[in-house]
Amino acid sequence: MIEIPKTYDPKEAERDHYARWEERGYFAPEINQDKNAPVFTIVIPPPNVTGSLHMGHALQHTMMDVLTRHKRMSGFRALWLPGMDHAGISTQLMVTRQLKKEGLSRHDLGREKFVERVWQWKQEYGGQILNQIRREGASVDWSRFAFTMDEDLSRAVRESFVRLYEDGMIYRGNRIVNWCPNDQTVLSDLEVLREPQKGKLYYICYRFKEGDGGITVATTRPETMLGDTAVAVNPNDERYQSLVGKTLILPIVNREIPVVADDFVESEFGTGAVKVTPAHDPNDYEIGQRHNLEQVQVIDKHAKMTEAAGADFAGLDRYKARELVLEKLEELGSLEKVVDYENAISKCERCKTVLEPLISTQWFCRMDQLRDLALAKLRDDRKPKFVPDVPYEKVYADWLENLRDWTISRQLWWGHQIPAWYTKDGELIVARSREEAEKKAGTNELTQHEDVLDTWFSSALWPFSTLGWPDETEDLKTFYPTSVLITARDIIFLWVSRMVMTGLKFIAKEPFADVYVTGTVLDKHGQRMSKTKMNGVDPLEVFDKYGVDATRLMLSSIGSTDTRWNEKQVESYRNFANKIWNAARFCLMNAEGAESIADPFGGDRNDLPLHDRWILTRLNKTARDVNAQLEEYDFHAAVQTLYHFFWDDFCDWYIELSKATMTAENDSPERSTARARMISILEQSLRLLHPFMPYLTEELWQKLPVNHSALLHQAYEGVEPTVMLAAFPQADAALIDERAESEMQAVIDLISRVRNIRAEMNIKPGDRIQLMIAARTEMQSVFTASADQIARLTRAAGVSIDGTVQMPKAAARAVLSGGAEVAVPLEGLIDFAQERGRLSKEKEKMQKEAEKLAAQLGNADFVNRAPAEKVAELRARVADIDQRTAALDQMLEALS
RNA sequence: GCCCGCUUGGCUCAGUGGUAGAGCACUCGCUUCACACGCGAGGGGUCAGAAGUUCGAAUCUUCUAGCGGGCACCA
Repeated sequence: MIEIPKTYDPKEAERDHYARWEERGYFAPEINQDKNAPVFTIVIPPPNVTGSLHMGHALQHTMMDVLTRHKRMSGFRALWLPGMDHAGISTQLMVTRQLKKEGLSRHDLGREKFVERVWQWKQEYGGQILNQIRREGASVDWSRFAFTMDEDLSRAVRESFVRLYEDGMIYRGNRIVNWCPNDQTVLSDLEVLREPQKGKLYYICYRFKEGDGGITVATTRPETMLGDTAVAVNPNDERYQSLVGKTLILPIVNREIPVVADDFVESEFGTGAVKVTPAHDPNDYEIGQRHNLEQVQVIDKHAKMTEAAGADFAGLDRYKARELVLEKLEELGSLEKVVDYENAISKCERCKTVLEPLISTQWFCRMDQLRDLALAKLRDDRKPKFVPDVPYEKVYADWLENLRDWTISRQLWWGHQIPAWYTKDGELIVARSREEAEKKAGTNELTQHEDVLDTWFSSALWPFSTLGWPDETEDLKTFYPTSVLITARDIIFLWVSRMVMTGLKFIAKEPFADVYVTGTVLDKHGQRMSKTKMNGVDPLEVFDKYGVDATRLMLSSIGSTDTRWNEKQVESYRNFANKIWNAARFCLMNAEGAESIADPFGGDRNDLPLHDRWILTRLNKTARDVNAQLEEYDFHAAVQTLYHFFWDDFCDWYIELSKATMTAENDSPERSTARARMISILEQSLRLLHPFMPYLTEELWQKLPVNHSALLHQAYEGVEPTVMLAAFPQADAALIDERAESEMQAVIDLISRVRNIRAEMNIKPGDRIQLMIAARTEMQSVFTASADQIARLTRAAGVSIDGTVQMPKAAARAVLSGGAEVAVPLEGLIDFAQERGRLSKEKEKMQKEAEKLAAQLGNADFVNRAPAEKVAELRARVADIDQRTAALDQMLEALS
């Protein structure tokens, strides 16, 4: 007898399996020996080299792993490709901070040394998340691990840059961009965080150069007035029409600025007149372009005032300058009023610094043609297919429609340096390498452009750069396009859409067939988890407390809807894990003799006892459903199906029904067979559960006394056995027996009704009862065959079954569906009034139901228009209820 | 401002044009030889509100309210 601990200890199971799986190469698609096997590919959304595991990762990784393990067990050549991105800004920030502690700036080191230092940092501190991914049980192929700064992927970046440049889709331009004064780099529109902020709206009067009066403008940023070069009004605004073309004197600065008319201005807002600062506001920049206005830069890259702002202001921080401007305006009597005002300000997504719009020269990627490729793919092939399609397909399409050019350069040192070189004469040469540039330029006196590319530029190539592109590798041919991308919704624009565009551009095939968008794990108040709010739940702590498998089940059940974090739910899955453990424990304690049975369910299936035919039916329906549910990414349903099958069908009923035979004291062929059957069902259940609960299932599967090798999927023949390469159960239609299911249901109902009587009549658990069952002929044989099991599960000393038995008066009785009746004689124990009450209550329920049905069937419209089979179904129900009511009436009469 | 999603028992969530489901919580009874992270038996919801389509609506349509999210150039 094999004895295992009473309680499942996840830590024990999580200790060794992963390392063994990894060492033996189980995660690599090469383990599959079937050359014709279908292929399944997922690339991981590369986590950030500076990051550590959060709940969103755990959620996505769980789903990716479930799909990958399911496909792998189903014989697919399955590849889940891991990796990491270099996170230009965040990483540079980390290392800069580290240097600061040493009293150094990156400029002290110089670019080369600084980049070396970053690699060193990465070596030491980067990629913590990789071990956390191992902890999750993620079956990623580490041999294909990719990092965006690796030479292969860097080459892909250069290649794509050059091709886009040569196709005229990358250009340099001087325009107003989002500048982060803290990170000292430009950002793309998508990296800008818009946050509402309580501020003030300042009303400032600009006086006319000639004559009295002036125009009052309203602004939230008075310090920018130092760079004003016009005041704009709406051309249709009657209040100002006559003033267009007049000249104003800018207070403090005393610059002469014109009044211009521009459609952008909303007459209703503020005073209907807008101060125009072309160098420090995107809208004003546009107005400036239209009216040919001067651009006066009064704020620099460090968000400090420039010389152009005037001697009093030069060098001041922008907020200090604001105070001083207001002070001076007050003195001049130009500040008319100040009102509280809430507006949205732009912040840096990474460091939360308020951005400064600045005019600068940057590299841009034109999006029109790329966008059209993606839109055409969506329109013609409906690719990628979003799951759920509502609302993501629309959001994706809308965004593409309104796409603006992408700022791809960054003023950083950590990242892919733009493959562009300047000659001494200032000529710009774009090439794949310095050598190629030198050849093109005819000189080796070249200086490489300083900027690097946006990290997302390399991420956009991820599904194919990781497979070897631009080379036509075997991997690329085999695994591209990938099968599905699993991601959170907040990077659909930033990442998903860009991968689609580059995939279509460079390979002419969409990078993934489907995009599954996960829900978001919220905190218990329904708020997004975030570092700043400190409301995040650490998945590693949850793993420690409840086990990885339980956490994975909980996360799987979230699916694609947002869900509040609910620790109780993880606890219930922890309990489920323990239930599985104990079912196995019971099997192992009663395993002796089982190994002698080669084919536990062999022979004519019709000869099997009812409960065996029933569990085979349930098992095969479960396999059928789970396969279908995973096929359509319905993780929640799959978890529910498995939970219900294992706990309710297998544990609560099958094991209990088999117990008598299985735990018989003496060895016998029957006992061995019953044991082997139970073990077989358990074994198949473990395979079904494995994608969700890799550790527990492996731990138990290895312990079962079965022929492990024979259970492997044929694609993995000869491999050291592991449940992760065992065949995922497929439904066998021949084993689905609807009749067995309904007959078993009748037995279950009978047992439940008797237990209900026991509870309601307060019969002590130890007291034995007698059962008298009356049923029509077909059911008599079913109950007779199950009589021992019925007796055991109702704690009955004896069961008698007949057509119409003479029921004793002193008995608690119940009517079953199908017209069967059961009586529990309770001589001397029964309270007739109580029993009458119980039966009356039952009858009332029946009557309510009968009335509802009668009303429906009495409706001619229903009978004529509803499908005939629906009408028949209702009539059958009425017949059943009538029969049961009549029986209840008889019982009540007998009691009176 | 525009667009989208959500609103189902105390809590967290499934669900579907045709008898309202689960887990947790709750009540009662159980140290029944796998499991008290358990076993058995229960109670509890007019499916946010209103109108419409339909023989029939929690499910489809429209409107309203509350909550959440995305997008947008309002100084």
